[in-house]
Amino acid sequence: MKPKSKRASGKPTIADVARLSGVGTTTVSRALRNPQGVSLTLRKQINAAINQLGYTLDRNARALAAARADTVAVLVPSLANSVFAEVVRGLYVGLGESQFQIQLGNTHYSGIEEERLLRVFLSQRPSAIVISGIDQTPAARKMLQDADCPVVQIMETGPDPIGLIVGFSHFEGGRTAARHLIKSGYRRIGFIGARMDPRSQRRLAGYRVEVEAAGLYDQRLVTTTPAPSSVSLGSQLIREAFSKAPDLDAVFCNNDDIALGVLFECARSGFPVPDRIGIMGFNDLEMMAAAYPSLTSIRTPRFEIGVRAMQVVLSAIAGNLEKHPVVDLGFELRVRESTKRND
Amino acid sequence: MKPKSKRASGKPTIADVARLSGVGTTTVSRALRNPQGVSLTLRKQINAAINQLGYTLDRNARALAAARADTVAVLVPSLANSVFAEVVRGLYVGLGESQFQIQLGNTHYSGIEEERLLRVFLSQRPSAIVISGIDQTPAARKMLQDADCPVVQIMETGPDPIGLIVGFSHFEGGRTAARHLIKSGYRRIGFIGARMDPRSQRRLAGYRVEVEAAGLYDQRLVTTTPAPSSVSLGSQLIREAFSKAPDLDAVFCNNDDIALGVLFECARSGFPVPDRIGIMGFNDLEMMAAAYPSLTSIRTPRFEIGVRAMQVVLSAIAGNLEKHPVVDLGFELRVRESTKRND
DNA sequence: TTGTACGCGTTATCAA
DNA sequence: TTGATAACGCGTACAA
Repeated sequence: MKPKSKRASGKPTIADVARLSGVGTTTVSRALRNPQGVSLTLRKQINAAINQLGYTLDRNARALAAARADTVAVLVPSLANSVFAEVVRGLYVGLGESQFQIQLGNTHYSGIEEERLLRVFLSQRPSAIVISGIDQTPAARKMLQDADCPVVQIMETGPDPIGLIVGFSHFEGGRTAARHLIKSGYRRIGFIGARMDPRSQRRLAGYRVEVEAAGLYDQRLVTTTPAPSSVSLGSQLIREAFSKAPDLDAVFCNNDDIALGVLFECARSGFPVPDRIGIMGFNDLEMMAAAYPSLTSIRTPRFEIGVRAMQVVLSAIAGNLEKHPVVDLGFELRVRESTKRND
Repeated sequence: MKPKSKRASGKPTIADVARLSGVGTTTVSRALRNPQGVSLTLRKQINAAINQLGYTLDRNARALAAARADTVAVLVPSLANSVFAEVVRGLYVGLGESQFQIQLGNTHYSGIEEERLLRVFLSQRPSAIVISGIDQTPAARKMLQDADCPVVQIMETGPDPIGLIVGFSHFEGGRTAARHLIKSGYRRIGFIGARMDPRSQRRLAGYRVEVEAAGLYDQRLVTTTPAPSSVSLGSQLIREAFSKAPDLDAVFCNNDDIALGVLFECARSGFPVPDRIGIMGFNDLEMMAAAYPSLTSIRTPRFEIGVRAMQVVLSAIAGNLEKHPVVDLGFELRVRESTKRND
């Protein structure tokens, strides 16, 4: 069969559809983007022509003409970390039936890489940008300020948002965790952390403030590493912690993977949980409730942050300006067996 | 400060750069894409002009003119599932310093959604497509065949690849698992599975073939659900399994989350592992080795699949045609405490 | 090695 | 409600 159009590319264009359906290109374009703006009769003719020709829209041409891609750029520090996987899931859910597409970028916890990705993404003229955290490099911050589209920072709250911000306070999360352990009667309360990105640092700061206030702070109780967190790393770090402070009687873990590793190691070493040692994590991944003994954690609104951030994005794209640029979604202490002493 | 260019958009274009640096637009374009093709002198002038103007490339215009976006479309069934998170990580690593960008799509294990996303992605004229599994709908398969770019299926091997394929045999994985449990002396060997996507089905089929060959098959030993897998679901399913077959003495779990849930439930119920019941999972996530007791699993080359798939993609884009369209990366049995009987 | 002229497929403007 | 026409910013012959 011969090509129906004379175009070089072979693919039918909006002009072919217009010709076949006997209307102008503008009308076809309109029928595609805003069907209500075109009479039912023409719409039918146009749709018939589209089907007959097998026409598909070229989004690159659209983006060029509209000076804007139907894209929301999303920058997260990790995809392997299930915390961010859930944020991303929330973002997709928040998208709903909207026409926008998510352009995902993984910064690998690197400010430099974030900057590079931002440059690439910006060159696509996205309709909005969602970026994780509040610790962008000065250059990245400037790019975001100059970007002529809405910018939403997520995962944290902070005093100086670039545009909008949806998250919660990691500092307060750390305080709440420490307070819980103190109230539960533990006295030698350690902190174990891997990765130690800015958010982990703030959780540690919260822990420290609270433990110091109780007169219980001891630097030997804190064990951290910049290495990426994992379950086996948790096992390793608790051993380290015990060697520095043999009388350790509770640990607040940076995140749930670490906490799980601690739990396994305690089981292996015959350290009863929660009586010999209390364990709690951070984020409250699904497994925490299923573990034996079940693990105390701080539930963070990861999914909700995604959903809400995307709602805020869509609203901003639509031109609505939010009254409250900072949305604090909070967190929740989930007390379970691993910190319930029986004494 | 007044705009340096007369363009409507305000943003400087390649023409502005050309004017300021006293060269033609072609030369600027060339300096951007293939610096070696331009003399050092001009390159310096051009770079100076770019910096002075704050010029940034418009990728939409580039994609339109080139009739192709520098994009690799990637379709996975889930991002929350850490198996696919690792595949995606591998894809990024395989990308290396290349100019291409990954456009990620989440099909949520739905063929319909896969079809929809494919249509959207195709309208962006990607340079290549990476898609999970071999069970596309007929319509999706046709779109892939008609796409004028390389197509790589991942995660499985199969007899009838659309283009190239990088994966391993889930059927053989299931057989290997069952064989290991039989050899380890277990006799009432169950299968526990959640989600039961096509790959899980094939693992189950492999298990069944092997267990039947040993004369040990019993339909009451198989417990599955279409629900998404999770640790707590593992705990729930093993209870179900025991109620159907109280003499169950080993389980091959569909995946590692389920296996972990089984482990916790056995600990809670006081069922010694591996003596009363053997447990093994599938995929060999990092936590399996750290668990107590450590958990036997089948290590699948998730990360490697990603890396290799992207290598194959880049090679195909460069015009090299592979000799072997099917790349089988295999898998590996990892025997640990949870299936080492002490009798 | 460098430059000119044109085309890519769509949308925005403005008039009808 | 509809349509003609001019951008949109870059790549690619082809020529120099």
